[in-house]
Amino acid sequence: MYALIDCNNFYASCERVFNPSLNGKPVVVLSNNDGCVIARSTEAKALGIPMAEPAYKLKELIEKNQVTVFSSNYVLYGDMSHRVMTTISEFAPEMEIYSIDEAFLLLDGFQLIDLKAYGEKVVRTTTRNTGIPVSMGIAPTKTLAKAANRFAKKYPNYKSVCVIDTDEKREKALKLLDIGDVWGIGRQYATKLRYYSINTGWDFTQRTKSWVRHTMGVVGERTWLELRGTPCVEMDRSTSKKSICTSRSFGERLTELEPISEAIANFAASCAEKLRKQKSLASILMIFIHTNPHATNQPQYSNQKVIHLPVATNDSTELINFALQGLKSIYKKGYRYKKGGVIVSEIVPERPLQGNLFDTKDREKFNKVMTVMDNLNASYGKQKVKIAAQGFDRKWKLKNEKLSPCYTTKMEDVLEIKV
DNA sequence: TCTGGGGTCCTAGGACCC
DNA sequence: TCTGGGGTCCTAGGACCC
Repeated sequence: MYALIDCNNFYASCERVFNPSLNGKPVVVLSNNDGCVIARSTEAKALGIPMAEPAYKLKELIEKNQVTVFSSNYVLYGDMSHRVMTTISEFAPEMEIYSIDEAFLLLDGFQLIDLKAYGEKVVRTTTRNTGIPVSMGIAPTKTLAKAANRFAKKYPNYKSVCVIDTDEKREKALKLLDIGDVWGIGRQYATKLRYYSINTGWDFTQRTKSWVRHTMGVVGERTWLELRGTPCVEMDRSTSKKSICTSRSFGERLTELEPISEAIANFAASCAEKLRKQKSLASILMIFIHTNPHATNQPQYSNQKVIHLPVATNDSTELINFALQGLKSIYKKGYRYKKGGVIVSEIVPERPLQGNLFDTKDREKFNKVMTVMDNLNASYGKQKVKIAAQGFDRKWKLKNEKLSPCYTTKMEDVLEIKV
């Protein structure tokens, strides 16, 4: 059996842990740059505030109903997530962290255990230890566990835990599960399936395997099998990412090469840090910039540059260098740039290092510099030491006017974000 | 004025190899 | 009439997830 544990309204719940006066009141959290709504408390949902709605469209509704609004505070959410995951990991031999607020547990050897009682204990303990309310779905496949989790959240009678462990329960659940709410079926497929009168998870399972394969490929076939109780999506045991991206909308539109360079240098440095953290190297770097696609009355430009690195690396100076070269090759004057980013891929473990015969760089030496820099920043706060190209102007920095304090981490982190 | 950021996997088609 | 067969790699795009 698999369990899926999911934090309820995660970001909104994190904010409330440190603002208990907001319990029972509508709270929303905005995306970076205070752009869209990305989390809503139950009360905010009840007001009809939709997910992913641009904040400026909601101004009236927010004022009228005294909704408390927060900028997203990923330092806080990341730390709270870590607390939740640590608590959950005590309850099963194997855990897969699926997202910042979700984890799968593999319940091998639980044949004799009362799963409902077990689930309730996990939920109770996690909420007590962290202050974050969670829900749990338990079923023979991940896709069914996802469905069970939905029901655990939706119907208070389940007391936050729903178990699908018989065919009768499976049938009953799938008949109530909207096709668009099935894990793995997004908007495109939902529309297509509805056209064929498939409106629930159950309808979908009644089609033939070959029809599903033909209409939706192997991915759809896996979903079909999973809904019928045959597990095909295994626990993901990989420890390192296959690609790493740092990208941002700029706080204000940028037109000149210089501030954009500064931003790109910071994105590259961030990718390098993430690589070092997971002890790996990247062989490919991609940089991109584009104007605001929503501003249809303005000239549009979007471009990217892929750079094959001579030797796989996680060195900030090297990645910044290549990223800035790439930027120069695609930057064009006369546009108002809105967003840029750096993506590294073709990621390999740090050791053993595959060298290049013609490599002239003293990698050992640069490695030591990076280690010292990481250590200093770990002790004294983020970005205390950085590469000069990252600059100090920060014209590109995001807007986040409603940021909460980083209650659980160092003050430096707060300062870093407020600069 | 104003619309996020970070991932994964699969497929089709083209270029190229023998 | 009639023009092989088998493979790899790369890229772009599309679908999905949170």
